[in-house]
Formats: sequence, structure tokens, C-alpha cells
Amino acid sequence: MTSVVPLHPDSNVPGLSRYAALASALRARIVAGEWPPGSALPAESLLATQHQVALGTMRRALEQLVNMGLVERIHGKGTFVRQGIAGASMLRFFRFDSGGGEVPQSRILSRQRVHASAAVARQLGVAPGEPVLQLQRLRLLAQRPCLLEDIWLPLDLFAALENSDTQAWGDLLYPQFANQCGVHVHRAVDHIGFALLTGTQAHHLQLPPGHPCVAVERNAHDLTGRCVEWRTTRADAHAFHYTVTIT
Amino acid sequence: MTSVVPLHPDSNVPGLSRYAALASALRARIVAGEWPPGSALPAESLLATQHQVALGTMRRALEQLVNMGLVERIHGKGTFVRQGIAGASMLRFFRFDSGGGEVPQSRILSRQRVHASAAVARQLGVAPGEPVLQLQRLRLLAQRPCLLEDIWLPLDLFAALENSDTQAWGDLLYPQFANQCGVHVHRAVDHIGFALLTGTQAHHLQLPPGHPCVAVERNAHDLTGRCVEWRTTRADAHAFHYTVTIT
DNA sequence: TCACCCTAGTCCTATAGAGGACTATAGTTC
DNA sequence: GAACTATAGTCCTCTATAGGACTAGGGTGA
Repeated sequence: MTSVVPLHPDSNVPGLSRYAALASALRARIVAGEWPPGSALPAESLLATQHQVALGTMRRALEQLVNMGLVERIHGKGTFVRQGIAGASMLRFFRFDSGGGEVPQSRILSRQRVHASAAVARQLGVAPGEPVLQLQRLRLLAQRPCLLEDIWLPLDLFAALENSDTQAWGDLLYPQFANQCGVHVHRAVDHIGFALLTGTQAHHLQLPPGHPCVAVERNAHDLTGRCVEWRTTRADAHAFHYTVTIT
Repeated sequence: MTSVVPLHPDSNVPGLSRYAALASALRARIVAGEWPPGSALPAESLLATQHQVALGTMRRALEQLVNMGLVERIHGKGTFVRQGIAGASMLRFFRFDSGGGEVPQSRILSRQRVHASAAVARQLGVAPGEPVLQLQRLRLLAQRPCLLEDIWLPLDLFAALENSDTQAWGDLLYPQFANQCGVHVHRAVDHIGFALLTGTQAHHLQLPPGHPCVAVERNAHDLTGRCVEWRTTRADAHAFHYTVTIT
């Protein structure tokens, strides 16, 4: 039935199944902000009649959106656009002695407005020289430094952070982004590598200079796919631990 | 319809949907070896009539098996029990200079039958003192050593490897396991951590003693879930690189 | 020999409908 | 006020059916 004359513009995409076309159309509306993060989509039965497809077909499309991580469905309640990533996600890479799942305390060491270097501009997808906000942040567990973070944010999105009181910020940055700037981090790509600490980095982490460390470089993206954050997180290599399952 | 009287013993599991019960039943038959790895299952329509369910229900069950990684379906051909993991999977964690995707050369440094230590026995799920096969293997890219592997195998499964000519082994171990011993590695769990090389380890890798390294500890399992291999792979920490996407 | 067509077997897409399961709220009863 | 019931709204399960899409192999004709 796929190659039959489509009943509706939604399915007017050659070589694409109807449910895939529907998923793509719904995705576009979500990305455009028609249903903001946390809000509910119309009921599946309503969407199906609106798009003139069978319920099963619409369910297939919504299932695809779930697999994309765009929405989540709750039995008896509805279909909701997913909120962004919560935070503390760096701890998935490390095991610290006193870390039993709690959120590490956060201390902003510096905040300054700078012009994007070539490297930063490339990572953030902005023009070199564009104004960006640079943060350095130390994270502690049980009063002991464990993670050192260098963060770059495009200023056009994060102007609200430039002058707000860093003392009042919470221990998690992404909820801060959402509340103060309306930026929802939807996807993050982490590149993990090995390095040695410079003198000043080592000093912040209370480790000897040249100590082996793990450096996690992260590009964080919003729903539209725009890179909204670039950060490098460094920590003692001996605290690193990660599990991968291959099948 | 789920809580209605079941038509068939397959669905006679309280609190479980019919397709989930079907998937579970099919999984048991696959694990039991009724359809060996690489072979085809009966057609979905046949399975559906045999189990007295609608086609859609059987398709849902098979979809669940696909998500479990147990089978793969090929449009127009059939549903096949998945072969084991191919190999070269360690390279996902490293970037070596001259490594452009080719399989590293393999050199067996030692092979001996030993009695399982407490640690090895625990990892392999056998009794301490059980006979196991211990291998040390060096892997090279462009004639340069890159990975050093210590491998333990339960002898009851791998007796065929004890006296075969290691020179004739291929560069990949898992196909060897499948061909010579009928053991298919279906799932592997890797624990990644950092350490320092001992003198002999460093010598094999042509690095200085005490050089930082990545140690990947792997438990490999067959279809039944039994641990069929425990190995530790070590390599220069500077070659480590891994990417994780969070959503 | 080669290109083409046909057929059988398989999985995939789509439809229409009946009813169950879960959540939340408003009302009712004690 | 507390516990229960009723109801509406949502997603979920299962059925039955029709036909399309893809793979593979065999036959036909030039």
C-alpha cells in the first residue's frame, strides 16, 4: 500500500513508508517548538484521524519518535516531549571513593566573556571571534575536588548567565540552562581520551603536575541539533571506570 | 484480551502479555539449540499458526527477539539466529597511527593449562582449581605491538585448543572458538580502567615500565549466558579513544 | 550464453475494530 | 474527613485481512 497514491500530503515522500513520513513530520513540528519540552502531544487516536491514517500506523510513527529519544509515552497519561538531560552524567565515567550516587557540589572558579578561538568556534559551530562565555568549574564530592571542567557557551543563547549570581546556581548546570536561558540539552556526544595534567589543572584537583588524567570532551546539542555547549572535563585517570556491553 | 483465558500453553504466564510470553518461549528454544546460530527460524506466518496467534502478535514477539540481539530478520529471506561477535572489537577503544580499520596481526606468546585461581574461577563461574587454558597473546598493527592480552578459557569447552597448532590460528579468536570448539560468543561485557604497565608487560608492548595503560577486562558469554572467556587487554593509554552519545 | 520474465517464499506496510489496563478526577457514601 | 465508586481520557494488546516489497531460483527466448 505504500506506493499507492497518498491520501494526505504527510505521506507524499517517495521511497518512505507512511509511518516514517509521519514520524518525520511530527519530528519537524516538535523541533519547531509546536509542543515544547515537557508538554503533551495530542492523543494518538486524535493524531491518527487528523492525519487520516489508521491508529496502528500512527502508533508506529510515535514508536519511532520514542526510539529517537524525542518523546516518551506513559500508559494512561499521554505522549510527552522529553525534557533535556538531567545532569551528573559525568559520573557515569568515574567512581570516586565517597561517591554513592549523590550529585557533586559545584564551584564556579571563573567566568569571562571571550572571543571564540578557531577551535572553540569550530566546536560550537559559530564564526571565529564571536562572543562566547567561558566557565571554569570545579566539582567536589565530600569536600574533595574530583572533576575540573572548562566550558564554552555561545553568548547569543546564554546572555542571561553573564551577570547572574554564580553563587545562586545549583549543582547541576543543565537545569540552570533550561530555567534561565530556555536551552534544553537533548543530546551530548562525549569523546574520551587520556592526557597528563598541567600544573594549574593539577593544583585545582589537588594532584601532582603531570599526573595521568582522563579528558572528556563534550559537544552538547539542543533539539534542533545546534551545538549549545562545548566542555572538557578532566579527572584523575585512576578514578575512571566505564562498562560497555557488546552484543 | 490479555487476561482472558489463554488459548495455548505458551501464553499461560500471568502478568505477561502474549507476545512477551511468545518471545520468552522462542528464546528458550533458541538457547536450547533447537535452531543453531546462523540457521533460519520457521516463517513468521507458520509460527503464528503453530502458536495459534495472529500474525501481528507473532511479529511483535520476533521484534522483541531482534531487540534482544538474538535473531536478525532479512526482508525477503527469513529470520536467522545471530552468529556470534565477529572480532577486532577491541579496536573500538583505541586509535593507533597505522590502524585504518584492518584486523591486527595476532601472535600467541604462551599457552598453558593451569588450575583456576580464585579470581579466575569467579570470573568464569567455575570451581576454583578447575583446569583452564591460559593464553597470552600480542596483537600488532604494521608490525608494531599494540595490544597485550591475557586470556583464560574453561577447558571443558576449549579442550580442542589445547594441542592444536597456534601458528594455524587466524588473527581473530572468536571465529576460531566457533570453528574448533563450537562456542559462539554472543555477548561481551567490557570494564575499562587505567593502570601502569609492569616490567614484562611493558617489554612486550615496547614501552617503558610504569607507562600508563588502559586495561579492558572482558567477560564473554555464549547464548545460554555462561561465561566462556575472561580476558584482560592492555594498551598504551595514549592510544585510548572512545565516543559515547547520551540522549 | 545472456537477458528477461515468472513464480514461490519470505518479511513489511497498512487498515479497521474490539476491548483491556492505567491515570486522574469528581462525586458519593459512610 | 476518609474511603469507595463512577467516569472519562489515555495508551496498550490482540485479532483478521489485504496487498506490497524483496530474494532466489528456474524457465524461456533471442
